Amino acid sequence: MARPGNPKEKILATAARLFYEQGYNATGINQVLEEAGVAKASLYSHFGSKEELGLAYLKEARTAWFAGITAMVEKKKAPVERLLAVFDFLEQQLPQQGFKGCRFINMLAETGDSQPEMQLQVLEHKRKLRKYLHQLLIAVPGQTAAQADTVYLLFEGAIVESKVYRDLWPVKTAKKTVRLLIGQP
Amino acid sequence: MARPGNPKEKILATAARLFYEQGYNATGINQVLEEAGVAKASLYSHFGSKEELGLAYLKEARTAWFAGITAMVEKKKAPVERLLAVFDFLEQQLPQQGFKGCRFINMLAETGDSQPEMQLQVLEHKRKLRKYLHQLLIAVPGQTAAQADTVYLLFEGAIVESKVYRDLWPVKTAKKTVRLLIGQP
DNA sequence: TGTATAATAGACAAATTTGTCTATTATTAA
DNA sequence: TTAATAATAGACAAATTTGTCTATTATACA
Repeated sequence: MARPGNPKEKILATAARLFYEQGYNATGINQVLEEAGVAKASLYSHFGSKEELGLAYLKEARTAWFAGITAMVEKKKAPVERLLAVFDFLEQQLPQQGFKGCRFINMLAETGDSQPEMQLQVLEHKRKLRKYLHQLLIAVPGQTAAQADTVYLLFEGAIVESKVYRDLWPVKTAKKTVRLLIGQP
Repeated sequence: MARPGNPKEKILATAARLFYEQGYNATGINQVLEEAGVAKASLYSHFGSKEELGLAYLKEARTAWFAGITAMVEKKKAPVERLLAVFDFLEQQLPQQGFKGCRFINMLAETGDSQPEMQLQVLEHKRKLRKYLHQLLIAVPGQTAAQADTVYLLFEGAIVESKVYRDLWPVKTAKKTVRLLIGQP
């Protein structure tokens, strides 16, 4: 069960996988430790508590997620193509077995008002995404900020619904609508 | 702690409240029983297991939710107003303290592939909603089914994001976009 | 080499989880 | 009234939860 990397990395990587696959509340510390092949004391010395581990998971997930989407966007040069590439990113994610939707939305559904730091992490992730989409939109000649939030809502709807239906149609529909909105044939 | 109704109703009503407020996994059977003021054996004789109770919760939630949204829609006569009224329904829900987004999306985030019946309940709810919005749209003179899924995605995005931001702006934006899509001034 | 640090295994605690079972008390219907 | 049914309280089980603590072994550094 030993995995590459030092104990801290092994714990975080295993927790990230299990929190996403099974959910945060449905995943016990013991399973994380067992699958990571790491001692319990290592977890508590590095993270302090399960909640701190959950927060570290969200922080790392944000970094990784934006790295992925920007990599997809930066393949394109034309502003229109760059904007539309965000949906290609979703299209690429979905067919992967074990797709479970957005890590942040999932965490928000599990953690109530008793874990405000979790909620804040989710909010910050979504704010950053909203801002990013806004920037991609206004870089398109002739486009203003007017439709930015619509693009954002379509993107979010596409993530959530592609999970519900386990199908790409929401992503394709959202992309088509955005193309239409910005007057692209 | 006793509540009106027979034990079965009391259990379901209390479970519905707690599952929504705290989440399904975060809510223990014992808390439900305590707050419902009902004996444990009553729960197991009426529902059989926690999962069955969860399924009963989703089924009742679907009925109640559609009763609420159709009541809002049926206040209006003009097809355009009827379509837009679905966003008024969301606007009405959100300011209620304790708004936690969509019960079905939340449950989907908590239950993995190990509970396929839960996932099916969610899927059926969303399929019904998608169909309903489709009908409301094509009832508008000059509208075809072409934009139906876009309306659906905007609606879903509005629910999820109004929870994230704890604000009505996603609902207002979605409504405005739909009005624009159907060429309404 | 010697020493501080890191990591390990695993026992342990205290609480909580779902679910079962028994024995008693209400309620309802014939 | 009698008898079947429904509901109750609560003990109990077996597993699991997060977190702590001890004692031992590796590792890294001076």
